[in-house]
Amino acid sequence: MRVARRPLPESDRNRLSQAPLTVTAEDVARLAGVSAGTVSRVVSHHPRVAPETRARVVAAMESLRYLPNAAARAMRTNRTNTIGFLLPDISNRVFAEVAFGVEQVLAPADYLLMSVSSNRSPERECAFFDYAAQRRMDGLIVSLSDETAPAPLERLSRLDIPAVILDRDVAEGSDHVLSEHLRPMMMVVEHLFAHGHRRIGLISASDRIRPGRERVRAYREAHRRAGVAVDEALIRAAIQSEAFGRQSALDMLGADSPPTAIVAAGSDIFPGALRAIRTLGLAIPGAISFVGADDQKLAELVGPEITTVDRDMGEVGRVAARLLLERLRGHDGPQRRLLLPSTVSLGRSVGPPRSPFG
Amino acid sequence: MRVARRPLPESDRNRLSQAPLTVTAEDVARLAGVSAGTVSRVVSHHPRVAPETRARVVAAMESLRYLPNAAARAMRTNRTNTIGFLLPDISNRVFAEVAFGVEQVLAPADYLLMSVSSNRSPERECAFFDYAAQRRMDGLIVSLSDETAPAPLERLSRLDIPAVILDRDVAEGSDHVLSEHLRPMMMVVEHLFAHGHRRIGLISASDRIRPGRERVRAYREAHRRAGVAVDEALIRAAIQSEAFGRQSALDMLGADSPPTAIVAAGSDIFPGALRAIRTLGLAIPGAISFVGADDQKLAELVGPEITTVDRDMGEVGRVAARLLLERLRGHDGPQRRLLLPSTVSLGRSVGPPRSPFG
DNA sequence: CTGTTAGCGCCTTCAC
DNA sequence: GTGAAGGCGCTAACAG
Repeated sequence: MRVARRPLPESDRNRLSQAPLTVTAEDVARLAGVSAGTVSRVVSHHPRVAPETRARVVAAMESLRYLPNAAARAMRTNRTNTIGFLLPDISNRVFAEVAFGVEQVLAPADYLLMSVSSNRSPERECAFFDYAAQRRMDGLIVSLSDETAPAPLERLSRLDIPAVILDRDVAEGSDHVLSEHLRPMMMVVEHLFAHGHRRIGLISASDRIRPGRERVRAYREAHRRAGVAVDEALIRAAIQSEAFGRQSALDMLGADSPPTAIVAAGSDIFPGALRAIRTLGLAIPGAISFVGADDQKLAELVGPEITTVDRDMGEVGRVAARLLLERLRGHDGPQRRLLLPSTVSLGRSVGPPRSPFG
Repeated sequence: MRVARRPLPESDRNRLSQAPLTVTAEDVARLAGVSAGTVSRVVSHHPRVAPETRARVVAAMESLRYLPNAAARAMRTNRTNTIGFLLPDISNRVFAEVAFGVEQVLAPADYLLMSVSSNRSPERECAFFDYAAQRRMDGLIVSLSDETAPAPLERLSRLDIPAVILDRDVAEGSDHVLSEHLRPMMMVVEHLFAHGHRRIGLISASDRIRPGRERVRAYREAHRRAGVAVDEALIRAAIQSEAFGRQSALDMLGADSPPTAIVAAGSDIFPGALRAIRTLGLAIPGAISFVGADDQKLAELVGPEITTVDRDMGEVGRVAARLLLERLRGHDGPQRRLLLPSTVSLGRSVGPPRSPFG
């Protein structure tokens, strides 16, 4: 039945102009005088289509503004061209930069990135993994908020979707992208030692995530090597939030023997601690030496420029996206673990020690 | 055929344990001894299901870890429970906060938010609208990067998906959420006049988007009312980027008769201009008075605290999401335009005028 | 209250 | 190189 080389019968015309809200491959086929199967072949860039046919179909698609229905396609192919990115907090610049890097790699490969914020809730992480399964996402990039919460990991592991895990030490077969924390944090502590500091406050995430754990470890190791005893009151490792950073700094600086330097090791903790120092009216580095982390932009704008531990979060995203793309393209090797470097960038926020209230 | 009340035959058991990678409603139905239709009714919370049946189905779903296939569902219902959020730049905190507000409202209503960054490219905006159409997104929240680009608007208008447009003056039938710019900017300029400034530099977005246009308008109007002539060299309205903010500030401050105050009216322009001032080593407000915008957090951390025009971006997101939800629930009234207030929050960054290099 | 039926729009053999 | 047919998993309409 090839009626369509002739002009459309009146009835069809009307149907078309009444309800083209959803143009189907069938509609395109009719207009081009081919079958829906051929339209599908053109859309999917199937090689064995006559150039002349292809041209006619393309013209019909354009004149009808045909857009293939993603749901129908997903149902047939079990692929959605969608990658999910689970991140703890969408309003944190660090993750936004990762997302940006991921998109740089994924967009040209014609994948759409779907960023979802868990707000650091394991329940929401579980819900995200269920969504990913229901929606048949093709791949995932995952930043978990707590390595010790078993539920999200269990959900993820039975998901059968390739995933890349960011900066977490978890027993998961997925590929991993890790940031370096030990070396730069040791450098920072040694740098402070070199300036004569012996009472250094450390505020960081808890040991439930890799960055927190590694940073505390580096802090202790640097003390051990320097033969300086660790005062446990100077380590506050718990929540990655501005409020925690602020309160911890206030507590430390208000104690009987306050630190002469503070390391605020986290992108939220950094502004929190900085705010505390401002509140107390302490001059940096006159009254207190200060080192931040993970927000180079903030560090450069604040007066004086703050010494920080920094990493290229865009690169983290790009590397993660590349690993994922390889899997999607069929790479089937063993688990990979990539370690990306961090840098210490010197500002003017470290000076000789002096008791904040001396 | 109700074979399933009996234990599954060996062959079925094997099939189940071999390939339950994708459990279907049929599998659940078999285990629960009902039909797939009933499973569907349970999943969709259809009221007329016997409690006892429902319980059996729920048990089967859980034991099989059944998750309905979103694509199949979307194909039947033409709904996806997905809302798209098009934003110019994902690594900009302002939009991240909007996204956060949107999610606060949408998540409880069981919609998933899909945030996609256009990187301020009209082409990518068009591509997003096509994606939205293909994926049958239920609703959109849209922040366009250029009101004068016709293509994205045209694509959007033929989309037949309810949308809420953020802070743009475009002839589109959609609902709008607008921020107040005129009044707060006039207040800022008058505030600077009151301190004795007569040469005030303004750096803002171009008149191709509402915030830029309104802010320039307010600047001129304030001058007119005060009877102060506008020096066109002191208005730089073009790109919403840190680089533009920085360069504009450097240019102005390096000119023969530099301004005595600068208003950096944009969340990217603000840090850019601030960086320029730091580079030149100018004291705020000693050598130059300074007013920022849209990034209260940065304003508070920088020393000294910066006076800013600010707005509650989370509220923008929440309001937009609520308008959209109402449409999704069938509200069919005329277009709505909501104007949300902005505030001027005083810092210590404005003082008496003094030539920067005097 | 529940089973049956008939597609949603597309892709993919299988013929021709 | 292209048409025809079947079915992906689900829901809605219709019987019963």
